[in-house]
Amino acid sequence: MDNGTPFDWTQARAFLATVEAGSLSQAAKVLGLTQPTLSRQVAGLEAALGVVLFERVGRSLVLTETGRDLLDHVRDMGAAAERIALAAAGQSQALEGRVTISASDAMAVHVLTPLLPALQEIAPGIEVEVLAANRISDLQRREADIAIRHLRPVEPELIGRQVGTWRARLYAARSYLDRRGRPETVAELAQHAILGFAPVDRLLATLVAEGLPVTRRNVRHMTDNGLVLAEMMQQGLGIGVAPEPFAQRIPGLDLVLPDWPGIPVPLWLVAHREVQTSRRMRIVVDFLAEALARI
Amino acid sequence: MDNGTPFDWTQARAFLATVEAGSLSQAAKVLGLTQPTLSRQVAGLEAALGVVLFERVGRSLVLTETGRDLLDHVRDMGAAAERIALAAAGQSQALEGRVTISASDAMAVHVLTPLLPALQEIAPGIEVEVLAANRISDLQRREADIAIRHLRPVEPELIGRQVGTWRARLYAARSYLDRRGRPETVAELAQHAILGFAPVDRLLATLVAEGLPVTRRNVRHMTDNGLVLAEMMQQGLGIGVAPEPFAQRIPGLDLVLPDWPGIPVPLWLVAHREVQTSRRMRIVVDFLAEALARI
DNA sequence: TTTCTGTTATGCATATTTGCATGGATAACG
DNA sequence: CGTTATCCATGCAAATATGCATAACAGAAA
Repeated sequence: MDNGTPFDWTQARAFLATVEAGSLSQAAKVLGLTQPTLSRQVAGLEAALGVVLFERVGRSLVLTETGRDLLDHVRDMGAAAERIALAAAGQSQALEGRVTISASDAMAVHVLTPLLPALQEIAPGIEVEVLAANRISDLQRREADIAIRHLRPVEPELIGRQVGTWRARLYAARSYLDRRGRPETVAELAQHAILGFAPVDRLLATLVAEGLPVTRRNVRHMTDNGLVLAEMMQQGLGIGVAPEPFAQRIPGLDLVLPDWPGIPVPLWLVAHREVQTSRRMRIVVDFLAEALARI
Repeated sequence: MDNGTPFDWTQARAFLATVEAGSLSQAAKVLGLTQPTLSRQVAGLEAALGVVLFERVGRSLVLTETGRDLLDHVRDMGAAAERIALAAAGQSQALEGRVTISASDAMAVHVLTPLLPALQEIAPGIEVEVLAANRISDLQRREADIAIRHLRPVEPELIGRQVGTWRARLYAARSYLDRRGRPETVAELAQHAILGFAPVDRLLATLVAEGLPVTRRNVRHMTDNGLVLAEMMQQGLGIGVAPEPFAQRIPGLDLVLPDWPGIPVPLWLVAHREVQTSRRMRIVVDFLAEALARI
């Protein structure tokens, strides 16, 4: 019913989480609550607003027309809440606290993690969470505070600084080269197995643009995971494209076609504009910038 | 501290209310909570975000720089919450529930309240709250659901329908007219005491535009309250300007200068676009529109 | 059909939050 | 300079919300 008292904002968050997660149970996991609690909070919101938000059909909930109408505004509320958290993170001048860094899996394993002891030394109060994901994390929604990427960020809210440029070159295991021969010219690559890093089409386009005579037929094995790619190379499944710093850390790989210049891979350190003002974030960003430039 | 868990939205509302009310104590009244609760919720938000929002200086709180930075986003959250309540009110198809109607004090006493029995008859489940205030209620923030005004609403979100035009004319108590004489021409008004309805300047401007020879010197008594104005007229303090339907309900008043045509006072019924879709609101609006047109 | 998985709703013991009462402190005022 | 009014913080009992366990149910798979 509609009494004078406005509704409980916690219930609005419960509603939003339920819609976004698709069910009360999953929303409960996201929010760190339990399904009965969410059930009651959503029911409470319905009572407070005097409307029916979900149709309880069978095993799951489906939004009613009314629920859909309200959803836009609830999303606005959620977006504002995210901005609050983001701005607060930027304002926080405490040196203790968590910093989440996202990077590709290979980057996380081969570069980021080895740097953590030194960071721990500099700032013992900072807890670091490493988010190893190849998809680009959403810094705006604060899935991560800082990201290591290979592209300049396009969003105006994100600040990026280029901290270096790596070169991706061709590598293969000795076992593969012994079996299939060691290519001496770029043209010979047409006869070789290329290990693909997803998305394959983009990889091929890049290689062709660099003058390598490879097509989709050269690609027998592919993956979206840099560590799997490394393992494929070690297993002698073909010739892979990898940035030098990665390849040097993988034992048993030989550089193929040393005269080929390779593909430049820019290295960007990206953070949301708001969080840049945080002392904690600054320390981590500065540390990473310096460390990555030295690699 | 900055742990992974996002903050409690209830705490954000506590913060917003505290800023808008100016103190924890007053915010508690607004939210229907107590000061200690607000105190702890705000402290909890500060802890959750890892920032200091208020400087506890002396007896009161002042926003810190950080607090001011976050405030914009918190206001956004609050605005979204208001839109949720508004849209929900519009979606509610229940015939039970509260409808808040705002009107000027005189309108509330002389027109609105006498209509309530008939409305009760038509829709027994509807609770009506009458907001008698001369300042224009903020329908966007849902201080009221429906407003009776004398102006067409300019905000595009508000829908208004003109339900009639009253004429405001000159009235005075017999005691006054016996003492000071009964003016027969407009020109004689210059020698009479005019009772002012605040803001006086606007009233005078209107009267002068209608050809009445009155200045600020004619106004000895003034008020911002229509009921007080009526009492002034009854006490014989001067000649007042009042809409016919009001004056007719006030005993002991005589119409002055019956030939003067009076000032047209348009009558508007205004509601927010969103709430117009509510069955409950529609019933009340339709009832009022018909009843007001008949007066 | 039966089983299994994933869903929401409800009873009950437990945690947490809230309100009341109080203390301490500050600014305004006579 | 004392008095008063107003404000915020904290201890403690009561009210409230939460989590656990469980029931009921629907759909997919065996």
